[in-house]
Amino acid sequence: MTEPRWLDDDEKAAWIAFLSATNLVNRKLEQQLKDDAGLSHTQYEVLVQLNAAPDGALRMTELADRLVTSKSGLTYQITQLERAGLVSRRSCPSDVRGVFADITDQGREMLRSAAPGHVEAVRQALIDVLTPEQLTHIAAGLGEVSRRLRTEARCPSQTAQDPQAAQGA
Amino acid sequence: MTEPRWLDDDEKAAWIAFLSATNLVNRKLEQQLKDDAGLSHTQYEVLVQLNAAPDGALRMTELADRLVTSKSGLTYQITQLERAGLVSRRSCPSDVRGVFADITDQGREMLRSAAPGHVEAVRQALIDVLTPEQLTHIAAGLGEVSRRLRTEARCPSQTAQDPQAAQGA
DNA sequence: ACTCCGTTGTTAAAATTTGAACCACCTGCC
DNA sequence: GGCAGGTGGTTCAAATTTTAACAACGGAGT
Repeated sequence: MTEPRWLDDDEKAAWIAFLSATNLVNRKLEQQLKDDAGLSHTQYEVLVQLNAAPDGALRMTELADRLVTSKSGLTYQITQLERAGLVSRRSCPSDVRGVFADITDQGREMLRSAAPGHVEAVRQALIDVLTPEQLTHIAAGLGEVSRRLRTEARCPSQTAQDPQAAQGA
Repeated sequence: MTEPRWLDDDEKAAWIAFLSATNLVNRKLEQQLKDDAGLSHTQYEVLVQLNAAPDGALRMTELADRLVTSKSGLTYQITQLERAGLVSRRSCPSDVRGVFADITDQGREMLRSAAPGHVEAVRQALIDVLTPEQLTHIAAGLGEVSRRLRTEARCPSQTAQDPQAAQGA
C-alpha cells in the first residue's frame, strides 16, 4: 500500500475552515430558529420544501432525500410537526404504501413568520460575510460537491474516478 | 418593520449548495469512519486535536470549544473513548476542578491507522472535487465565517455591524 | 394468477445530543 | 481573610438520531 496523499497546507486550511464553519453556522441557525420560532432547523427545512412543492405536498421518501436525512428520522419529525398542526399526513392514491406530507395553512403561516428572522441570521452568519467572488466560487464548488455525492448515492456503479470532468460543463 | 433582505439568486444558490454539501459530506465521512475504524466523526476529531496538542492533552472546555460541541456532549464522548482505551482522564494540577483528556498510545495508534482512509474520503468528497481557485476562496471565505462566529461567541459585546471590515486585513 | 425482489413507511431499542441543574472551586475585590 | 460572581465538569432527563428489523405492497417476468 502506498503513502496516502495527505492534504497540503492550502487543502488543510480549506478543510478546517469547512469543518468549523459548518458546525458553527449550524449551531447558530439552530439556536436562532429555536429561540425565535420554536422550530429545529430540520423542521424548518421540511416546511420550506413542502411550501415550495407543487401542491404543498411531497412523498416521505422524496422529502427525506432532499433533507439528507434517514427515513425514520423524517417519520419522527413529521410526527412532531403534525402534532404541532404545521403538517398533515395523507395517504397516496396511486400507491397504498405511500404517504404524502402536506403543509397546512398554519404551517405556511409559521414559515411566513419565521422566514425573515431566519434569512437575516443566514446573512449574518454566512452570506454577508463573503465577498461576491467567494460567494460565486462557493456556490459552484459546493454545488458540484453536492451533485456528485447525490449521484453517487443513487448510482453506486460508476467508479467516479474521472479527475477532469463536469465542473465547467 | 421593513421588508427583509431576501437572498438573490446567487446568494440562494450558495446557501443551498452550502446546506446540502454540508449534510452530504458529513454523512459520508460519518459512514466511512464508522465502517473503517468504528469511530464517529466527533471521536475522530477528538483524537486529532489531542494528538496535535503539545503533550497529547487538552482541558475539557478547550476541547469542547475546538470541536464546537457542548460540554456535556464532550463528557459523554470522552467517556466512550476512555472506555475504548483511546483516551484517558487526568485531573489538572493547578486547578482541582480541571480535567485533562490525554490521548493514549492506543489512541495514537488508532489515529495512525484511521487517518489514511479518512483523508482519502475527504479528498473524494470535497477537496479533489474543487478547482484550486474554489479551494482558495472557500478557505478564505469560510475561514472568515468561522473566525467571526467564534469571536462573536466569546464576546457578545460588539454589535458586529461593520459591513466593510477585517476580510482583507 | 403467482413468485421473487425491491420499495415504502413505521416501529422498537440503543446511541447520542442538548440543556438545565449542580457542586466544587477559582478570582477579583473589599 | 472573606465574599460575590463566574468557571469547569459532571449528571440527569428529555429530545433527537441511528440502525436494524418489519409488514405490506408494487412490478416484472412467466
